Amino acid sequence: MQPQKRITTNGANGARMTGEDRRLQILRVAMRLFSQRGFRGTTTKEIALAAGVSEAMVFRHFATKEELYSAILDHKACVHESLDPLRVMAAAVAAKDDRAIFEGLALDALNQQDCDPEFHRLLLHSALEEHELAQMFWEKFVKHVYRTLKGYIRERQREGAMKNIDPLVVVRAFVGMVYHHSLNKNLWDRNQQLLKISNKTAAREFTDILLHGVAVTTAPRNGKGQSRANQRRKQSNK
Amino acid sequence: MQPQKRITTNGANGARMTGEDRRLQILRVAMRLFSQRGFRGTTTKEIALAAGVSEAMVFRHFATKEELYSAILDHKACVHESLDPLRVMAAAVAAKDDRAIFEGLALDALNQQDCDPEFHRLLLHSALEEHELAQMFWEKFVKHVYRTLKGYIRERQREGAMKNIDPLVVVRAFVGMVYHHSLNKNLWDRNQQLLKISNKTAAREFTDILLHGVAVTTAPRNGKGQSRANQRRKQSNK
DNA sequence: GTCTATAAATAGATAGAC
DNA sequence: GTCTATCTATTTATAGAC
Repeated sequence: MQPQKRITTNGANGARMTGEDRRLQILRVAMRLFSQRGFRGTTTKEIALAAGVSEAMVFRHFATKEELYSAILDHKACVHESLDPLRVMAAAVAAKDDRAIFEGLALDALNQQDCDPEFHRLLLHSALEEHELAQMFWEKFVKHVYRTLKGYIRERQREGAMKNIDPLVVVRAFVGMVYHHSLNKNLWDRNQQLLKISNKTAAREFTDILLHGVAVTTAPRNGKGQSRANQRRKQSNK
Repeated sequence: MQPQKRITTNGANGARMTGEDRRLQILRVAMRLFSQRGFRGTTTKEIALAAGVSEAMVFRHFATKEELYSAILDHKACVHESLDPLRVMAAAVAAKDDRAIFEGLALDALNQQDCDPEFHRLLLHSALEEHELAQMFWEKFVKHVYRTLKGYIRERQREGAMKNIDPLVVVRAFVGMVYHHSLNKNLWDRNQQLLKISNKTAAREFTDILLHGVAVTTAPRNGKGQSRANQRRKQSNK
């Protein structure tokens, strides 16, 4: 796409790069291109050009294009799996400070995606292309987050601190707000953002909506249907 | 991918299809494949094979692959733009029945995506590939929804029926819950769904969370930080 | 309208010189 | 380790027979 000239990129001191450095460099460049254009949409020639090496070099470091792709996804997935969202919030969990927990989780997730938007796109691409590693990430990371949060919410419900909604619905609602906000920033708005707020503010507001609700709780004026849901609601825990 | 044999597909009566019918058939097949594999990931050969025609026929109906892609996105975008979400809910809007409005919108959106998951994927693919028509859809459809909902929420806030949160945050939160739920069903869970609930239930629960909140409002037991946000909150309307 | 056959361009991958 | 040159398979697109 870009009329990008091939630049022979050497190490910082101008010397030839070592094999390992070169490998990492190719990996990084490929990561960027794959996240922009997807697997099929990126040619090995483009990768070589952008990395400032010949195409043959790419194939010296990675036997096939598929192997290069897998190496990237593996690498990324590992990094993301390693950070357990609730472990970081251990203090807040112990104190049952719901606000601190959800606000902290949201802020972490938003910051994470901001400093690594590539991964978000890479994951979407590979999910759409139904690459097995996307499924792996889902199994290992997403399911874990859901399970952990579900457990915590159920506990709070038993203690009478939260309404008896299906905990999974609560998790999905919250993750939905946060993730969708990231997705929008990353995928659509980009330059002309529809909603410009800091991650801190977003995390606070989303948490507030989840925990407290939009409705004025002291004297709900829009009576219509406001209470119907509670009458209809059934206990969905087992 | 599939070892799909080419089948010469004729019209219902066994006769040769007309040009227009054939064109539509190719369009539909291409739509499915593009939504599964993206633009670059789909070959004209695959399209021809799946449609049961020769590759040359595809190029008779559509001069280039790009033209075929555009025809699909155009077609789809038109359909989706045509349905104005708030027009359908006119009665509920007039009655200021917040629950009916949001629940109705959510249900519509969820059902819409269920009976046309292809479009969702197609849109994601073209957004990732930064196709101009994805941007067009965004401008015409999404922005419109945001603007309309924002206006309604602001009105309700002025009337004292809702808390003074930035209306756009409220919209994003709600759209996030609904859209993300659809995305998960479509992209990840598929078979082994993490959260199996009917669209009706989902719409009701999300609306309930948005309007009422998860926290027990009569006597909030998790006091920590629950009120901090309100003290800190500033009027964000202009 | 539909086909077979094929041209033209581009993709991934390799050989061998330096 | 890196390059140029090249090979092969695939992909888009066209020609011309039926």
